[in-house]
Amino acid sequence: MGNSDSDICHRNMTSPTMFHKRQAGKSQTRKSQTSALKSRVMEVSLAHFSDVGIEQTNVGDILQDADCSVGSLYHHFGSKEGIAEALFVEGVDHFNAGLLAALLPRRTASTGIKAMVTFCCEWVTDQPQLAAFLLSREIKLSELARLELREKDRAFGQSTYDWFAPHVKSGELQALPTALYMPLICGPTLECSRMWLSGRSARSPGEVAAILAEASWQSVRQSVRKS
Amino acid sequence: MGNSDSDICHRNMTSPTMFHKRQAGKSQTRKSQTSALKSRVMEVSLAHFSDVGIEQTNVGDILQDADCSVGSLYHHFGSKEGIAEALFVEGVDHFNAGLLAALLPRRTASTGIKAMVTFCCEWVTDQPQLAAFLLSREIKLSELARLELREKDRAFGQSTYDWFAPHVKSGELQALPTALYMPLICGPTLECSRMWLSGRSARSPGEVAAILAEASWQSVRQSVRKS
DNA sequence: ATTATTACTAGAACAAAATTCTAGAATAGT
DNA sequence: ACTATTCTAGAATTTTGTTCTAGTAATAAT
Repeated sequence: MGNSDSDICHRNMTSPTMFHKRQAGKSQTRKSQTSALKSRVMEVSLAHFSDVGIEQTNVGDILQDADCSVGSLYHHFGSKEGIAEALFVEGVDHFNAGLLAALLPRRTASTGIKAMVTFCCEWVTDQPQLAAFLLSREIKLSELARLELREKDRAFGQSTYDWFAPHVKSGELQALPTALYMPLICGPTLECSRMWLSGRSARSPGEVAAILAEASWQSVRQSVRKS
Repeated sequence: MGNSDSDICHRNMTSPTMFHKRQAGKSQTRKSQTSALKSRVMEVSLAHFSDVGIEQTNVGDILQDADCSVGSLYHHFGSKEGIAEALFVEGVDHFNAGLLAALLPRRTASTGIKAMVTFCCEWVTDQPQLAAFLLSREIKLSELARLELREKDRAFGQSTYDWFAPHVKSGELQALPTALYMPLICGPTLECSRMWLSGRSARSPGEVAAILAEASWQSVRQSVRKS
């Protein structure tokens, strides 16, 4: 409809790129144009994905909103799922890095655990779109990406465990199966996030961060109670 | 390619149902045949959905595996999402009912909370496919179903809150924003479930139910500590 | 008992959307 | 300058979900 230039002439004319329609900035390097295109596609896709989901998003809309051609998109991402995959990997990286940066400098078990929860709450509240996308596991990862993520996950788990271990030894933290720390510490927050992001709860994780941090800390600290 | 029977003859011949190909059991009532078909479709769909996701599942496969015709499927479910919706609503109902049945008979805060967590763990471990499907929120619900669920959610929240209230008053449970109880109690378990279901953790929720129950209880009980 | 209505089944036809394909342009490497 | 490679473009194709028409079994109405 809007393509006013394709009305009469070249119907079956197979003549792409007459002059590079989308050149916009006159003399940027090709490299920077390309990377700009890729970010544009990812940004636009994230908006759509987190809004209506991957399936409901159609490639045509992405193409239009990112001012990208079919060829370019499939050259760079391979498929619609490919875009989702790129977003997913990037998002997980970003989140994990942030979480570690919040945790590692802390010296006591209590402040470390609480810092994790707090970071988690703020991260979700600060970038709800990305959070919604990451938390809505509708992504079918390629085998390659799956392995890549698995490895990153392992490394991340190792790093956190290295931090935990001394505190377990000193008796501040409970000794638990390794796989349980993350769920206990971040599970409640993530569940809150899901509820907030899907509109089932009005309170953002950011608003209840302090309560969640305290509660999660109670759930993993070494219990020595009066009663 | 494979359609060996459509090579030469009936090209535009429009003659469905020559004799009722799929009658199988000789004289079941139509009703029972129909309901059997519906369950077959739902069962098969669940297997596919939980395996590769809704988007990746294609209707053709469901049709084939459930030995169902296009017409029947769309008559009964309206669309692919319609199947997912039916599965989702049924699953949530089942889960909520079970959770309430586990909670309501308990007389103390501690046993109630732990019963919830334990039920949750067992439910996920017992029906991993359904759990995986429910936990992977890729379902685009119709407005109707959305309202129906919202109402059920409200009723469920009310029931649990009615149970919690006295224990909060008596000082056994912390007074928290209503929306936080479920995340704190079930969040860690659900997170564990996701990890187990997606193969990121080897230990099933069932195996760690006792630990999770205790930890979740610690996170919501009224804290009166020595130190 | 016959007819009318309804619920259901069937698969060809259709439409929409994702992806492939062919070809040309920009850039890097030699 | 020339060759290889990466990137862009959009038409053409394929795939896949859904609609449509036509038929059959069961039930209700007359």
